[in-house]
Amino acid sequence: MPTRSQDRTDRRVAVIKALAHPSRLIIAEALQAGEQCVCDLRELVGSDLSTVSKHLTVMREAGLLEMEKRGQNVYYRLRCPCLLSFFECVDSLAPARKRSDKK
Amino acid sequence: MPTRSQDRTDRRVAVIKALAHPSRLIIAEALQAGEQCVCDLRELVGSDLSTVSKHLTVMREAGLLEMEKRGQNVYYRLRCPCLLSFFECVDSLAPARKRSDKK
DNA sequence: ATGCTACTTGGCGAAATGGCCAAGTAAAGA
DNA sequence: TCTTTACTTGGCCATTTCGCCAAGTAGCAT
Repeated sequence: MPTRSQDRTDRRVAVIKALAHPSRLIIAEALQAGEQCVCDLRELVGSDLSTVSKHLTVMREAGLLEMEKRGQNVYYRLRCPCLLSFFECVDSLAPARKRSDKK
Repeated sequence: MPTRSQDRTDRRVAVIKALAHPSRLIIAEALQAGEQCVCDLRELVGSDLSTVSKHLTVMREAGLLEMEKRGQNVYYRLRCPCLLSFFECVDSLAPARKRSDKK
């Protein structure tokens, strides 16, 4: 059975992994200034739209981002305004993902 | 040619990746309390000594750790006492790795 | 309805990562 | 000297991650 501290470590690792990619880090940095739609982020990172969408899913499932659909656009924003006080943030994110078990 | 901000992003990603693994995160957390030798860390994470050694190499090359050999032991410690103010730290690590190009 | 725009999801090959074992190195001890 | 302890490094295989293309969904416009 997983211990309490393993849970905490796994949660931290999920968040850190969600930042551990150049495109995803650039997205996170961009979103510090405020929400953006996927097509703007696509232009920013320069990858295929499907690739960007998958990066955003990873970040959202880690608890880093939340999304909102308005009109035909989907806007993403940081759930955590911290990044600078990173680990405090990681611990505060607690439960944010649900969609299936992902593991 | 890589831009200045690409360099910064790559450096940040290297540090974040170096923390984006359960064993490495556990090591980083343990080292916040002070330096430890490889065999102690091996016992802590429970993997093969060679595996732990490789994890430590990744962390050291990212600039997170420094090592010192004393007697038959090799001691590792955090170069960055922050982790809590994570990104400030990332930017302050600047040049720490050299050994070949690693990419 | 049809079409367009803005996505998400599935699939698949390519590349990176992680783990162990085995072999090599270096220092301390007998 | 030879042995032991404490690593590091190389190699290889299994798993994960990444990126594209292709196909599917949803809302707006005509």
